[in-house]
Amino acid sequence: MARPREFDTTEALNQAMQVFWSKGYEATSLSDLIGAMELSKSSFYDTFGSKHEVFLAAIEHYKKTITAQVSAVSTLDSPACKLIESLFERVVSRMTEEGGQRGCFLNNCAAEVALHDPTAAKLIGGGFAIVEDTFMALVERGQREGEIGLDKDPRALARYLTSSLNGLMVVGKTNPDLEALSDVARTALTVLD
Amino acid sequence: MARPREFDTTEALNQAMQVFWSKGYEATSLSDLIGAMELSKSSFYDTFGSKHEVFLAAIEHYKKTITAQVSAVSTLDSPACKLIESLFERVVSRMTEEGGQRGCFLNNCAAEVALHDPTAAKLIGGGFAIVEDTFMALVERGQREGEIGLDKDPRALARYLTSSLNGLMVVGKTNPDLEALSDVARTALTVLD
DNA sequence: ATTATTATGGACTAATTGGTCCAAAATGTG
DNA sequence: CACATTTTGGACCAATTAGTCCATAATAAT
Repeated sequence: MARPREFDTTEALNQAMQVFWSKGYEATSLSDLIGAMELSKSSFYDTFGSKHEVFLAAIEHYKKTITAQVSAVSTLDSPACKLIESLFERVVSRMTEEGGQRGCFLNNCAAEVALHDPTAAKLIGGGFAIVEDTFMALVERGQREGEIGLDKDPRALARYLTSSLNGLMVVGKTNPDLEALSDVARTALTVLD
Repeated sequence: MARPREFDTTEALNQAMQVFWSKGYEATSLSDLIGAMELSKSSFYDTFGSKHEVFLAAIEHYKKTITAQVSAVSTLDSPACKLIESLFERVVSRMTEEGGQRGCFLNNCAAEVALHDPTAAKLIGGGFAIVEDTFMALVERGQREGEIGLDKDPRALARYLTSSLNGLMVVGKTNPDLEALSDVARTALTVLD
């Protein structure tokens, strides 16, 4: 009753995540899922339990991917401000490119399910915390290296940057305009000066 | 086949909006809607056509309410910066109060349906534009009255403020913490100095 | 009171939902 | 080859979905 030995659970979760990301939780049907994950209905329920459990697992999977990405960025030894800047730039360019309007998976999930799904809400909040912590580490590094004033509160700044990045992706969903989003990013980053 | 003479269409749309706001589009069923709107299924379809049409109408209704609110604020003759500030404060306190985690209706809609519902996306974008225009008018007033430096681009600032406000509401959904959101708001508003 | 209009309950679709179950097929393993 | 373990397709389920339709009921106008 278990999955076949060569079956890649991680890849299946990745596919599930993609579907949830594109269609949202409610709009994703079981057939969508088993289609994308390439397994039978029986195996689906056997391995993952239920649609909701796969959803939660997909959120966790997303968190793993951003953790990886984000730690890759922050280990670079460019100046901290440059790294923060390039993070914003990356988001702007992704949002404005063809078909890049899915935004942030956590963000979408927060909007759709947070209010009625406390379990998911907790996972999502944890995801935001990862981003926030990364920003905070970068800010502190920037302070140590003299780029960012010591008068600034790193935690507050990190919270602000996390929020800003999310705002960018929300407005980008309905108005993926390079100039508009660049305005937002540029202005947002002035607080670092 | 039309609605009864005393029937309040606006109020019905308001109720529909509340349901969509709380549950999201997909998770809202027809019975939810006719329950909240207090009309029969037949009248529902007769008057409004379909679930989707009511959804679009609900978005329009929301835009009307924010237009009203926002124009009420900006006609006050307090200093422009104070008005912007109090707008952010209001959002922070709403997000942190018991049961205030619904966030912004447009924001939620953008996240859930924008990608697959271009019609809705356009309406939502229009809603963001209302907010943006209000902010821009306030910024320009602030510049005229000498509170805000003339070196700043009002459009860019307005875009930024709109985005910031949305970011605030996204992260507030999973972490409705007064201190955290105040950090965000306070930091965001430093760009006005 | 009669008539015309308007609204409603509820029966009715057809499709889809998430989920269960099992007999058959595929896959090791000895 | 035989045996046990896995995996699967697909039948099946009950509930729910959005949406249609009509005969009845309420209302308004004359």
